[in-house]
Amino acid sequence: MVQKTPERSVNRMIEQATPLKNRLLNCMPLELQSRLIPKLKMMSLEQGSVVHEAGASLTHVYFPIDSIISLLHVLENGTTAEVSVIGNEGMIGVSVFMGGNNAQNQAIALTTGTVFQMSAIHFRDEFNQPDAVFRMLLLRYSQALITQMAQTVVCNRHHSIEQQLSRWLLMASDRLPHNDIIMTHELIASMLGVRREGITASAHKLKEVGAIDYHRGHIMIVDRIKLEKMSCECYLVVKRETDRLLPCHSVESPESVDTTSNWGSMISSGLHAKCISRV
Amino acid sequence: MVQKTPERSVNRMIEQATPLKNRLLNCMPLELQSRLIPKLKMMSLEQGSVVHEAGASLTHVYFPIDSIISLLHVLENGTTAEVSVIGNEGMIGVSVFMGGNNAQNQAIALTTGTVFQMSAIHFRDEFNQPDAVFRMLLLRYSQALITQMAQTVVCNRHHSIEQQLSRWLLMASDRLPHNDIIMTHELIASMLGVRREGITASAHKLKEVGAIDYHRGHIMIVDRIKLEKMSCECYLVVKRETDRLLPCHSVESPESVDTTSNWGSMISSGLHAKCISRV
DNA sequence: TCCTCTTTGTACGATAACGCACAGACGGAC
DNA sequence: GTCCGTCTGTGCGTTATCGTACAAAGAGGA
Repeated sequence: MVQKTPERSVNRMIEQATPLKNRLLNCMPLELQSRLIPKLKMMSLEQGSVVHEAGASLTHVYFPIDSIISLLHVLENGTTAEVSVIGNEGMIGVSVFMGGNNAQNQAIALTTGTVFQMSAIHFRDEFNQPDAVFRMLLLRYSQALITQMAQTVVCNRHHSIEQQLSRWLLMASDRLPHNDIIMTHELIASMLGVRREGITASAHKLKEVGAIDYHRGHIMIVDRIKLEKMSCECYLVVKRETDRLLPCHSVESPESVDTTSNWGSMISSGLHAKCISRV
Repeated sequence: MVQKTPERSVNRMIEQATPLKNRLLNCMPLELQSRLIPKLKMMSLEQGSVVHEAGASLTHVYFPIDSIISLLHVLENGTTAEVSVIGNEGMIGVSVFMGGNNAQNQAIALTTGTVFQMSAIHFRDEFNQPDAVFRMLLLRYSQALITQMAQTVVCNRHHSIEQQLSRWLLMASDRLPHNDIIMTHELIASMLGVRREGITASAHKLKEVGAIDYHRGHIMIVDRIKLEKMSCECYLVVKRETDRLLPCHSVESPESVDTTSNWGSMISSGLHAKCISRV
């Protein structure tokens, strides 16, 4: 399910990777970061691998680096819908500190990529420190997560598949270090909780107007502005609120203050290629 | 907008009302409760009154007693959808401690009823106490709130208006001290984000099968079991998780351990009628 | 008692999405 | 180069919900 990189090389990679290639971790003061680094293990995830099952008791939390992880709800009849999509701006496993400790939904990797893994015990230790920096930041992230879920509620209610697909592609793109969304229509359909044919039809239209291009499991954004226009307001609402709550300016990308910036590009530029060897 | 009861009588009422008629407050250790009581002000809300606007900076939090408050999202085009429904099991204003401090959605009272109001400053003081009891409980509640929102995402995607109406009525009933949901089809429609006619049609069917009865702005549940069968799984999923996260056994209603129990009945029985005079 | 406003009932065409079925096209394995 | 499994394209009847319009039935005030 979840594959591990040999530990020795991992630790060297993590040290080199400072500042940490996860926005949440990168927000933290440097001394906190250096306290966290020994507790982080870099791992690679295959597309489709299950990070945790629904109802599972969580033993670890995960900070995506260049992978996208989806919180997926599976109904009794087997149909699915994505509750939240999480990339380098966040983490998997908020219930570790929210309480209950049991995930309500399945977490599944949508792309092959890397994450930082941290044990729930270490994480809780840090969360309960009297120095509230870590806690405060995690709570702000939780608020961003809530915002995303709330917006998904209304988006599911009121917006067309075409709008939702546009939104979803923009969100995916923001979390990837390159402009190649390696996903089939089928996969996206199961995330949005619609038929594959619905995605095919909408994607076709987005291609016709020149917003995207795609080709057998690969989707590229060719005109981001156009795609944002095809999308509903939901994309920008969530993005703006997340930027407001986590205004972290990473060392190598001062332009991240710009709220219209692409988080993905923050990663693809700069140190990334040097520090993290893809597994 | 929000009406106040004269302060002197309020404080006397609150003292008599211990244990506090809000599940969240009632979960707390007694010494914590007595520390909180001086900071609580009881207020009445009219149906339709706005507790806070979308985007507002929150100056207070609210713990519903016998009223239902809805977090409502209003889209740019004016259409609406409910993100979450909150009653005596919870509170309004989690963003006061989550961070950001700005509510993303409008909070609106769906019923005329009473709430405890507490200033955001006092609330944050308590939340940041080194003794983490208050904080832990609030985080567990936030997790329950997240669960509700996540379930609403999938419910909006996959379930019929009839199922959603059933779920919604059950949730409303759980939060009311009596079996009289004083709401028009129009109001419920704006919460579910559907047409009024859709609610009328579904309500008609629920009435025909004998699950509910209704009459010009009043809805009564006549066969709860039947209504649960007409509902989707979403109702019980959220209820079970909330019960798991907030397993608070109030003094006067030991039967609240039963997960199928009606939270509303916890309130209607016992001290309630004596302690709280409706305004 | 009557009047008026609110609430609910009903109808009907339009539309978006569904379920199903199958064809065509690509691309990696051999 | 060929084969085969995967992915995308497309058609078609069905269904749920929408938008709009208007009628009927309370409920409360004059």
